[in-house]
Amino acid sequence: MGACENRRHMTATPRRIGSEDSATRTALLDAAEQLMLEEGYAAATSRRVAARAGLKPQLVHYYFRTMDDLFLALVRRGAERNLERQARALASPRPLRAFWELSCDPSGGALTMEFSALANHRKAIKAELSTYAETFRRRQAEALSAVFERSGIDPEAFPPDALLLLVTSISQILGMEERLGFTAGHAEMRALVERYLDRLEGPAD
Amino acid sequence: MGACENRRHMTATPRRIGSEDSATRTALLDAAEQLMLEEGYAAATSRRVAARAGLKPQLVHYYFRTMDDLFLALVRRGAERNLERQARALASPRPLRAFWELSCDPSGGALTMEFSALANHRKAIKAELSTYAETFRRRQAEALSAVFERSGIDPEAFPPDALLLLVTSISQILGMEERLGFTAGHAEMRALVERYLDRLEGPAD
DNA sequence: GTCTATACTTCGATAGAC
DNA sequence: GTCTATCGAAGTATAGAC
Repeated sequence: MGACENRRHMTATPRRIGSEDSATRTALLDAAEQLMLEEGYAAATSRRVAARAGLKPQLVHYYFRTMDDLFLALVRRGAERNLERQARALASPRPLRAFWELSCDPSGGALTMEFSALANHRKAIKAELSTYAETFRRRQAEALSAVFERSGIDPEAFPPDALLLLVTSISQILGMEERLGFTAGHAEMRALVERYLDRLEGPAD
Repeated sequence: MGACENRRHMTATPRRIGSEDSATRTALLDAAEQLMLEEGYAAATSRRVAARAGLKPQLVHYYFRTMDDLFLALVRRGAERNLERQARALASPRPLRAFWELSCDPSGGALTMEFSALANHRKAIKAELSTYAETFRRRQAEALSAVFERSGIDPEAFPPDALLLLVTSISQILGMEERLGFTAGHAEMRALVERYLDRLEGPAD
């Protein structure tokens, strides 16, 4: 993934950059992720990320030239991981239920929310997030079409994209509100979703 | 970021503080709100807020002792405004539709999201947000119960709290995704909501 | 690959003059 | 009520030694 092979010939002082498979680099990404989850994206500064990883702040700039690059790498790592998890969920015997449970995973939702907030004022992040969102949704839609076909459901009656949007909306907001310590109507909502999933795919194990 | 948190009741020298109905104070709140909407909460620093309002940074600390106090004042002002807007919507002839349209208002959603992100690492904000959320939801539920009674709908069939959560979820996520420039399934979702509202309250004007 | 040292910017916050 | 002046802490980022 050599992004800038020919930098060597650009300036008088070609900055060095750490390799992508370094354990130190991974430790920095892990530390940044933890900080974002615990205290929000504003807490993921070069000094604090390094401190959390037990390293010197300058290493952040050695492995990621700028903080923006670090955030981008974090988005990509998280998205690729979740694409794999989503693929496994959608390939399971009850794809809709598995997708619902994956969407409800609190750790994923919290990070997504932080990145969405970050995207408001970092356009590189915004671009990365929305292209990934498209990929996620497209693969979901493909899987859902297959489910509809197997179940003999008419896609006209409930457009697959709308159903996916609905599931995503509910799980995201449940997560957000619970993080704020606010749970009015949550139990009823979850029960409603369960009933609907039962109707489509049969009861859970 | 915030080095000294809870000094409020410590010292013998009571710092001066500006009055709540000052035009300057309002200008600072407006500037902070603009910055949060345009560039995210991290952009609302004392210096930048003051610059946007054409004032000196020290005035921020004169009117709001700390940045936390400024954010809290901003949450309160926004929440009180929206409580009034919500009251008007819920008192209209078609309360559900009016509530849906209010929830879809893009300006409100963006600010709410910034504050939710802020709440992750400012516990005073988190507390304020969740008590306000409770108030909003309670008043919604009261209005919805009245609608159900008038329409002869059985609240057991669709718990009011869950329905409110559903409307909130959909409108929030639609807004979030649109801000990211991502709109797959949005038109279908809106059409679906419209159909449902028609069934409950009759078609729009 | 990691370190020391450092440059420069911006942050929140306060004291005290006017 | 607003100003000048200032503090110390923390931020991003770079150069160069080891």
